[in-house]
Amino acid sequence: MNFDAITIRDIARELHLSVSTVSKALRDSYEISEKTKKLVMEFAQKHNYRPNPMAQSLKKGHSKSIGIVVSSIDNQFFSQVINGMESEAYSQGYNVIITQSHESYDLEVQNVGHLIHRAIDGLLISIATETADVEHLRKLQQQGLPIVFFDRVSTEIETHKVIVDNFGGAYQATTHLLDSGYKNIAHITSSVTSSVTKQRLAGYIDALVEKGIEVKEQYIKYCLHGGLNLDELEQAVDELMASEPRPDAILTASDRITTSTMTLLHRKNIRIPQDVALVGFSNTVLADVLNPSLTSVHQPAFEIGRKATEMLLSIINSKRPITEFENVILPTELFIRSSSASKHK
Amino acid sequence: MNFDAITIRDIARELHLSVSTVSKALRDSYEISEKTKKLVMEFAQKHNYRPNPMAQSLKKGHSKSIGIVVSSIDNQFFSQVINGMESEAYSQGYNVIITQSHESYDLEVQNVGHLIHRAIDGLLISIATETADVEHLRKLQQQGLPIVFFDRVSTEIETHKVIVDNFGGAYQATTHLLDSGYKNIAHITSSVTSSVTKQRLAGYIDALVEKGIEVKEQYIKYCLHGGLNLDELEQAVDELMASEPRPDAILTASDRITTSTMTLLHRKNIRIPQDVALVGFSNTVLADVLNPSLTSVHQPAFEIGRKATEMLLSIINSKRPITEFENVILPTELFIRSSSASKHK
DNA sequence: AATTTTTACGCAAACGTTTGAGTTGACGTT
DNA sequence: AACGTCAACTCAAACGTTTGCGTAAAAATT
Repeated sequence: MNFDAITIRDIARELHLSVSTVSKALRDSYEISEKTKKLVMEFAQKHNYRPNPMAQSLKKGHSKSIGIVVSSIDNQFFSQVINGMESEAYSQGYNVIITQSHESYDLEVQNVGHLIHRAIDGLLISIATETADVEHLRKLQQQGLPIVFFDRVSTEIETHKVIVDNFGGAYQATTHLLDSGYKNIAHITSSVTSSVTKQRLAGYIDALVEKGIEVKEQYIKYCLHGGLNLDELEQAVDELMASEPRPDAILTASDRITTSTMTLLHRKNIRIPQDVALVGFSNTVLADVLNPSLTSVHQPAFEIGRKATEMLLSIINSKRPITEFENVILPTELFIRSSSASKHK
Repeated sequence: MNFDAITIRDIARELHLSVSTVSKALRDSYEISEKTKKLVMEFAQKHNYRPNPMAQSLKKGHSKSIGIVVSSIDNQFFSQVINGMESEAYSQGYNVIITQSHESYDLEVQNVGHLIHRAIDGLLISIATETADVEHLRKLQQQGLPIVFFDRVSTEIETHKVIVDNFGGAYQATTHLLDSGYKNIAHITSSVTSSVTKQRLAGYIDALVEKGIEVKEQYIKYCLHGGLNLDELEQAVDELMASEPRPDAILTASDRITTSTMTLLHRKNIRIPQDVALVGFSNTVLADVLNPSLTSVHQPAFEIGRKATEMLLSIINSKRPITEFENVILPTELFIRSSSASKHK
């Protein structure tokens, strides 16, 4: 499909110039006289000339597009992140190709392969909860593909990373629950292997320890599929509700887990916060109008995406190989609402 | 950036064959002996050969990618639609390039231009609420770019279209409100020019007329920016709440408008459904756990995306130009919840 | 006037494929 | 033995750019 079929050749023919002259004129080369440049530029303008991106890519060896891998686009947190990525990439003349891993290791590997095949200039990835082995990514990095991790990062690969203060967010949320009079606080989180899980778990534990509360193993539930699988999550909730003493609060560690847990509690007629309080990491814009309104740890999703993209493009555009890598940590924000209403009075 | 720098040339050199033989062998041409094919295939496999997509695109004149324009990715309805698109495109070896119009005409034009520049093979678009003039799209279509509309379609351009039964959805929702005892039903919708708006408005009006209820102009509020602009929406809500007689129910016509209206009513301490009932088009997975749970008109978003993509790819892959265009209308589903609880008893 | 320098442009190869048009040698046909 | 047929390759052009190098003519320097 060639629309506006006008090429550099056509211009050359019309203007009785050589292709190279036209090319150079368009790129404002010093080799070309002002007069000719003007002639060419105006002709190009008038005929709405656009260089063929495929030819340019082929010649220049880059595609001006970057790949994104997230678990699911249909998730407030990730769609906001992508929004930020798209915004930054776009403003720098790049476009983004999005793929979803649906938290599956196999899909992740497949997607990354597909993206590479598509000749992306760089990769933005939040690794799937299922993913434990990151060899596929390391290999690519060694071959020279710029990679920036966001959200779920790998400690085994050195590169720029953008995360939020997961520890702080969980710590703050847990402390808030404790201050509100809750004593038996459970934690539902994703896969054990995930960096995010570890950090949030540490924040949860630290807050408890600091207040002299015992950390109970049976209060900590892992969901390998990050709550995508509702059965998995339901089992976790059921087990929690059956444990002795029954938890009076739950801290949920991801957007999907938070909203799904809320839905499950509703279905089971477990009242929030009377039977069990709920605080969760979530970026839903509906937190205010949920029943009850949801106390949430909010992440600067747009900024995560924007920043990660900015960093990736800086690697891509860098002349020399990067050796110093940055680890950006953005703050979370705790929005206190009714789902964690104080137990006192 | 060239990873796995292995090209068809390298294979040819190693195997003492010509480039064309290798190329043909890889494409399983009848001109090549089985023995050679096997040799080449195995070598390619072993060295993880991947044809350079840019070279292929340049040569073949297509890019195996399709462009998508939605108002905002950060919207449950659209992210679900995109999910469906990505799924279908991916399974046919295409990838998608997503852009957002943020309901702005200018951005839409700019994005479409950018996509064309990127040499997409086809376009999936839901036009912005602001867009009244579709000349930019018609021109592209005339130049041979396959286009499929979804959600917000243009009546002025003939091509495949995928929409839902907007009339039926609105009719059903309005009838449900009437049956529940509500008499003064207002309607907040998007831009007047939009196809979706017109159809939903018609469904709303028909339901009223059928029950012999007067249609009041002041009960119908348009939001040019589709609720993206909160001030605009707030004004609409304020005006409705100030009108005489005050509406006892509102039908909202898009995901964004629905959720934002709910948020606004909360802020203004207007009780749902006691003060005013609310029924809205929405695809949020949180409808069940909202306060109150939200009666919603749900659209088969994933299927819309999947179907639209399937149709676009069929145009792209069609040998002959298409002259007969399909207009797929998918059903909506009304989920009755508490925000429209019956007034009786 | 002979020379070097500068200016402004053209030539041609290259990026990695695809593809129609040759080319070769082996074989079968008369 | 001379011919045509066929299988299995190779050649070379093409897709639309970019870019290093070459080269005229003009300008500047002797």
